[in-house]
Amino acid sequence: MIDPVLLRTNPDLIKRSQEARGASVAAVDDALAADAERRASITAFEALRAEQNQFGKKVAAAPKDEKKALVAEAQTLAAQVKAAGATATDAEERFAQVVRTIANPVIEGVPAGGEDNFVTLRTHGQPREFDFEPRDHLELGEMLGAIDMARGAKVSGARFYFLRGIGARLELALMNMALDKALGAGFTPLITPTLVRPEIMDGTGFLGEHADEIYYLPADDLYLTGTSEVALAGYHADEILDLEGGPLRYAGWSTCYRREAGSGGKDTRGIIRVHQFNKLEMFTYVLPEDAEAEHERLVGLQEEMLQALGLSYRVIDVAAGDLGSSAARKFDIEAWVPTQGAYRELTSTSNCTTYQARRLDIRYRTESGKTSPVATLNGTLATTRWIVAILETHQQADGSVIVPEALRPWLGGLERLEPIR
RNA sequence: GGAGACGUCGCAUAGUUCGGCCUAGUGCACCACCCUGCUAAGGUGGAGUGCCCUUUACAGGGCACCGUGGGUUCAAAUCCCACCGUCUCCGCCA
Repeated sequence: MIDPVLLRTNPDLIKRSQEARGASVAAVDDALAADAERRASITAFEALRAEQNQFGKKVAAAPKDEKKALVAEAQTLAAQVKAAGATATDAEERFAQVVRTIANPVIEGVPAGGEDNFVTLRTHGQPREFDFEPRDHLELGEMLGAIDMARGAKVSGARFYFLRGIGARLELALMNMALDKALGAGFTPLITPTLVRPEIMDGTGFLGEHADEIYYLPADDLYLTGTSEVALAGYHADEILDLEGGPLRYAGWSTCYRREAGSGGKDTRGIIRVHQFNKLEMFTYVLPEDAEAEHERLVGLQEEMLQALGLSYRVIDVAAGDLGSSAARKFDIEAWVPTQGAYRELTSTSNCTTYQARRLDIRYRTESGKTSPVATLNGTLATTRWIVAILETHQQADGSVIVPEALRPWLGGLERLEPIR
């Protein structure tokens, strides 16, 4: 949720942000009007309610024979209070409804526009040149006995798969490597629930534009999370945090579930885009003034991982229109996928500033003793998809794959993945 | 799945019988000050969260909050309903 005080004091800033995102500018004026109406109706209600409270004391203190007349009088007052209360509640709901459609104001410098308007901040490494015809990750995965799409489809349907043998080990190795990276950087590991209540899913901002991307279990009124970010953000919901000793940093491991509703026909081959995968996610609760520095820190850790794995990549500053409602800025790192001749997203890190924390009611105590929302950030440190770039980048002519040195400790020192057929 | 108990201001508790004297009492912990010659005790005061109004600010006033949401009533921590959570026992599964 946006800051209602900012809405009142600087609506133009929010309008500029909406404009950059290609979102509704009119919503800002609607929200302002709804806010004025809300406050007026609250004031009216509270005045009546105060009167009723006073009257109630009079009734309680009155002698028996006078009570009956006083009660009759109080009844008309009670009716007025009830009506005013209903008006106030309606006005609050209208305001809440409008205000939740407004996205987090983007940070200064975020490129305006849509998906294609990103800015490349830097690139690392060169796309690998091959002196043979490179195989794509699925062909390699099948030769290695690592990926089984056909049986995935038999058991669960399209976009499901089995990781088998070295494939299964590769994923676990990646997760463990990422976990150790996070531990070294002071993160606390968490294995999170993947089913969450509606208010948590809503609080993280995923029930808006992403609603049809999410698996829902009506019998239990629970949502399957598409990232452990949801549980990690909910972890401290309704709490006042002590950030005196620095940010709270968590590394969450979980399986992620996505319906991929809008992506029919896209990336249908292999494990690029699937309904279920694993991810190690970083999540930080930090003072708002430190959020941008923390964001750089997260993207730095991601780059260290990708570099250690010998991947070529670019870091992009995602354009405003492609941010999602909670993020004020987002850096994606895209690794080179040889057989696609393209950079594909392997990580994403978002600075949600105070937007998510405000919805989930996560605060800290300021020096003056007041409470104020914290900032939250998240970022990927490893996912199943990384296997795609690793296999394709390090493949050899015979179909074997050289294991990046940094990954070997988690594979018992294994240096090369050999085809089994 | 069945039966039952419980959920109160940081923690622990009182209050729910019988609705109004609860702007929720007490203890511990906490903060400030006072007193005291001794690693402590005593005294006084303060202290929760959200929102609304007035104000440049300091501050002041008001409303709401007793797990959550509804309901009854002039009036709800207290009565009724639903939900959530915790605990105990039984059953079932591993």
